[in-house]
Amino acid sequence: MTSAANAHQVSDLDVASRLRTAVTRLNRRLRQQSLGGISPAQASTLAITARLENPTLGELARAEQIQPPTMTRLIAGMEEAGLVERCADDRDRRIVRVAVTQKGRGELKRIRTMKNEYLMTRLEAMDEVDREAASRLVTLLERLGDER
Amino acid sequence: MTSAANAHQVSDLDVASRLRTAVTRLNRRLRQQSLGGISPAQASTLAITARLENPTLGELARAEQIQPPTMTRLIAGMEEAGLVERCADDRDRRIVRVAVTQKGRGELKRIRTMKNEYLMTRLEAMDEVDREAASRLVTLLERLGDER
DNA sequence: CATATTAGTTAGTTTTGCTAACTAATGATA
DNA sequence: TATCATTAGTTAGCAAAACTAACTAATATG
Repeated sequence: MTSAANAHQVSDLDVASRLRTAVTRLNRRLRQQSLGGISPAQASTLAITARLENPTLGELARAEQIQPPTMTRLIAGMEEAGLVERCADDRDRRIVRVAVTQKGRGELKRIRTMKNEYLMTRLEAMDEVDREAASRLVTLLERLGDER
Repeated sequence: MTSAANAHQVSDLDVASRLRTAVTRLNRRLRQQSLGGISPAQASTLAITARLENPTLGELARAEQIQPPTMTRLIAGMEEAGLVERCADDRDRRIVRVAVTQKGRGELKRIRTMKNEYLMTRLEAMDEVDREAASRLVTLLERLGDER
């Protein structure tokens, strides 16, 4: 391999490694954002619950990529906090459906800005080119994380 | 506010929101990768310790963006596992320097592939995304997490 | 009808983060 | 130089968020 080719070559391992590190650190940052009584996992689950409209517990677990027991406990805490309600399914009595309460909807609205504050600030500070790139970055990350 | 400026703000919020969600999920995915006895935080700390060469505990905490007490405990566990050693600093006796042991170096080599397997596979499958473009996007992600 | 599968829960553990409060060492200054 | 402030790291205690293993209850299948 010529040195020119070598210099230009970006190895997958290299990109993967940096990507992993960057995701880990940014995730730490984002989790530190205080949401006034609502934990990061709760906030995330609340949002996906609202978007899916009466999802089952299993659907929520799959969507959030966590195991069912973890979702059970998460929902238990959220129900206790009055953010969501468990409802029985008519057809299949094994199934637990989750609905966002009025209070949950209010909280959802309240925290939306807070959750995204850190990233918003940084995006706003960027020029047009970087924002464009950020949009492509999101698409890439979504594909990498959502696949199977 | 002009409608153009308004459109921008909406778009930033949208990108921010999707980015946050994508990072959270991808992070969960990456943490699930089994590393045979070494936890994700340990793996990450081991790598940065090797790269910085005899960093102080505080330097490690800053690099990993966690608080000093968390790093103290992490290093304690890693020392117990024989991956690193604490050494005193000659000049300043408050300072604890951390060195990777022979075993730590071996483990580092062993897990490098495993850590990045998930992302590697997916990046390789995306042949329409060229490596340099991906690399630039990762740089942007690094900026989003490391700034300030 | 018996058995297998599926949905969710319970229980217990681990990892990883935090803050508050502490010790020990160093630096600055009156 | 004695005192006070700052810095580095630790200890203790807490909480969130994830896991697996083992369970119950309901449904589907052969």
